[in-house]
Amino acid sequence: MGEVAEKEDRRARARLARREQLIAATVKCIARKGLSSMTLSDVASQAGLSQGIVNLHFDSKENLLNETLRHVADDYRIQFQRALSRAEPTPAARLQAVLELDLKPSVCDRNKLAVWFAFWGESKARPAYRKISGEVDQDYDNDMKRLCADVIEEGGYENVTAEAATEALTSMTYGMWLSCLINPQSWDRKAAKDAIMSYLRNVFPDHYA
Amino acid sequence: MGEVAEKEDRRARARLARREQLIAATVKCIARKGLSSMTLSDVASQAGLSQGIVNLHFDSKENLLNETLRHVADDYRIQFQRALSRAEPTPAARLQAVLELDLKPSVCDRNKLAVWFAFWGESKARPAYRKISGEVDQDYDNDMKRLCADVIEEGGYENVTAEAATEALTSMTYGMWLSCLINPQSWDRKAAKDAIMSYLRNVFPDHYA
DNA sequence: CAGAAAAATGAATGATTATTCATTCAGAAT
DNA sequence: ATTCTGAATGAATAATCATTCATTTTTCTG
Repeated sequence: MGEVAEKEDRRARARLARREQLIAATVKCIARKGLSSMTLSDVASQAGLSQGIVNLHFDSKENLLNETLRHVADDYRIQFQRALSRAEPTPAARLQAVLELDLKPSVCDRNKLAVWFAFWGESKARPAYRKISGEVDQDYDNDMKRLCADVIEEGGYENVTAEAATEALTSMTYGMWLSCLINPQSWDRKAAKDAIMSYLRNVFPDHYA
Repeated sequence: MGEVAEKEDRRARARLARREQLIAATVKCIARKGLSSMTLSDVASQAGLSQGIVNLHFDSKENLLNETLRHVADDYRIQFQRALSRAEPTPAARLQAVLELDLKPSVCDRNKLAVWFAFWGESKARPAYRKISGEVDQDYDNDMKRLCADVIEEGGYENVTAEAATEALTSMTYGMWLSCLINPQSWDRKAAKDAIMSYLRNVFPDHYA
């Protein structure tokens, strides 16, 4: 690699780092003030930088928000894939791994959840948001459906369909995220996990007894 | 009742009607544009009235939003009580009635859901919102817990605690609302109901077989 | 019907805030 | 050391929007 290329690399890396810094500041601001009262000044000062900085790096507020949502979505996708690949390679273990991930502090974190819900709350109004979060939702749903179908086939369960189990589990997860976001003091990670495990034990007794 | 009082009544009723008209317009605007880009002009023209009308009736935008959330919350509370009182007076039937209500079009309606999620998305930032929606959430949770506990006691179930069942069912409901809001085309009311009923059959087999 | 009171209007105001841009700064190239 | 380049600043600008208020319209009263 030539020196010129290396310099350009360094520039590019610094640029990227600044963008991520601004996105992190945006996440904090959305959590603190909500989408509707968050201003670009808030973001700049949260990042310890000056007024014009966001437009310099992101051109517009709209674009900053899109990139922020994309960043949070990618972050989740990566954790999801990692959880899947680290789990024992049985459908039951993989299913459990995904459900546990969704309650881990690295996912079930009030700042990140605030971002998800802020955008979900506006998704009807903004196709761009719907597109970004829709991709993650879609993949998540497909993977869950396959895992549930595999568990059901393996156990020969006739008490539930893959669709019903998927619907129940994904809905529960979303609902728990909401509780975590809006009732932080009373919400209890362990109780949430118990509820999920109780479901699994009742519906797939041979796998989670 | 004297004529004066009657007249004042008429005035008061007209005033109330206009306020409700404006709240209805606000709900539509929140659903269409999201909390963050909804303006008072939008609300006024959605209602077919003029610029200054909102401040005339609600003093401020902030107040309009609070009243709107309160209205949606009261609407839910009323439907909830009605569903409870109409159901057969057994815990199992009452529990099912509540869960079915939550999927009925009169509750699971994209406009109303958009309002709930818009405010939930901002609740961390705005204590006023948290207070209003918190009351409903709290009551809901308490009622569900009692119903689950009664069903469990009646059936002598030992496979699940009232807490876990409540957590599972309320979370599922919230999650289904979210799906209904953000995936309107693929979301399916009947599949959601199936998932809930499947849960009930598996966990409380003697009651929902 | 006249006049008073209330409701509604919509143009004007003021505050907020996204965006622009002339200027400064830091560091790389020559 | 000097010049050049891209990054960053922050004051100025422009747009948006909540709010106000003088005026008009509607409704009620005697």
